[in-house]
Amino acid sequence: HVGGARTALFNWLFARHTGGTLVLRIEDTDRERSTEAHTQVILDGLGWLGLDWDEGPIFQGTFAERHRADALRLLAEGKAYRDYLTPEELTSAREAASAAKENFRFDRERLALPVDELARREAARAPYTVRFAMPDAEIAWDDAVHGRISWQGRDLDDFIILRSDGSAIYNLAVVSDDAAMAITHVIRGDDHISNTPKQIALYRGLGFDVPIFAHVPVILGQDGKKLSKRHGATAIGDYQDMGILPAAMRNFLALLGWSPGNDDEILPEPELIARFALEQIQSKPAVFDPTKLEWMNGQYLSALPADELVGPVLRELKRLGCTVSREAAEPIIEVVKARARTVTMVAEAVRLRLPGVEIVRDPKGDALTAKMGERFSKNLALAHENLDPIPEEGWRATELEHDLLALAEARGLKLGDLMQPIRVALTGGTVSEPVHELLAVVGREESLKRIAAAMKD
RNA sequence: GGCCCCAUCGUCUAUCGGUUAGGACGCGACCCUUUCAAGGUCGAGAGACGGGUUCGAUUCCCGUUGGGGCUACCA
Repeated sequence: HVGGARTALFNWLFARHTGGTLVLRIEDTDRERSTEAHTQVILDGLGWLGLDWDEGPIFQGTFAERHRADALRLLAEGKAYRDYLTPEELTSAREAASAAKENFRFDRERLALPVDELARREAARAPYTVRFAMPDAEIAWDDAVHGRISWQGRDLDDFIILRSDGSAIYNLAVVSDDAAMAITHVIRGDDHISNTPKQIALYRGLGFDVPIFAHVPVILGQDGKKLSKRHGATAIGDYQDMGILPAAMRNFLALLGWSPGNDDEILPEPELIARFALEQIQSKPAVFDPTKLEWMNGQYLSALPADELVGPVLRELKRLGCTVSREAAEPIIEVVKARARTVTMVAEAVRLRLPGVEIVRDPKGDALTAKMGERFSKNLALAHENLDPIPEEGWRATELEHDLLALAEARGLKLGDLMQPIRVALTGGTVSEPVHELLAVVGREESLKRIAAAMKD
């Protein structure tokens, strides 16, 4: 989704800026929830965004043995202990605490089993989890985006590091892997801040170097709540489908929570890489604004040469069930792209300018015909009458413009009253490139046909 | 509830103690003697509140309020 994509982008920009090595690690320690389809979505999203990595994808599950060994070492060194409490006992302890309006926190003294009971369960080889013995000390770090963050060990649980089936929990797996992979910088979502002190305690307990952390704030929906499904398009594939260009998406996402430090907004990839810095990441959450994304996409669209746009547009056209040649599409794209905000809009505009397409009038087109009444078909007839004699060779934008201007002047017509009906006849709507260009792009025969058809309305 | 994070126009942001608080999206007006969702010009629009520190606070400190996150044998 969008938040994950931005986090990935920040990691990528940081790695490329510093010349570091970007590692893609799929954290799949929860075997029930992670599926191949899941990771494929992630890989597709990164690929579309144009983000690559230097190592991986590495699947965390591969290293289950090492995770376990690290946990066992903690156990052997007395920094962790076995907990024979059953899930049921734990839940009831939790419920009792909440009934008494107390804060529940796993307390190794209070929840300790009586010695004989402990001995009994040990002897019976009862299942147990392994808990990390959280030291009662301050745990602090200098976060690259938030500055110093500090926690008290006593506010933290003796959290589980090994499940009763012997598998490692996320927090341990991450620390074990970070050390094994010599990770220097961890750039991740804000929602991991509360995991960080636990992980730091683990790094220390295991004798590992603690990496530098940068916690980037979450992305919010328009209502100020964390961006989620109910906000509509949140998957990055959704934006691909909407006709957003990867470059525009990158640029937009980069600016969501990060700033180059001045007013620059259109920042192509090399610029993004050159200027990216963790220190410029905003510490407050940002609201995702789809309208601004579309604006930015429009900027990229207008700046992109038609021949580079033709590929994506043709793909979109194909999806609409419409096959066109590059040669036919390119000149249309050229004339239409400045006004569009998405590839989808460009494709639709191209389709509308192809021969034999049924023209359906949109609400604004309808409003115009209603407003003009009789004059609508009258002016169309006039246009047809004057356009019809123009030979194929003369059917070019500059000549057409000249002819139309002359016609309007000769008849004392306001330009809009002559042009706008033609535009509606040709596209069904009231928005397009200048009418003479539109006529040229649609072509003589098709244009005259559409005008004639609209005259009857 | 506890712990942690956060707070400049509606939104994204600039400002690293001294500015008429700047830009962008969106919005409004006007211009481009042809529409426009293109382009141009202009306009409305912000430092949550209360205390300090300081010659001077949007900026530093504390509190209040308001948001958000975490509080699992999830990641």
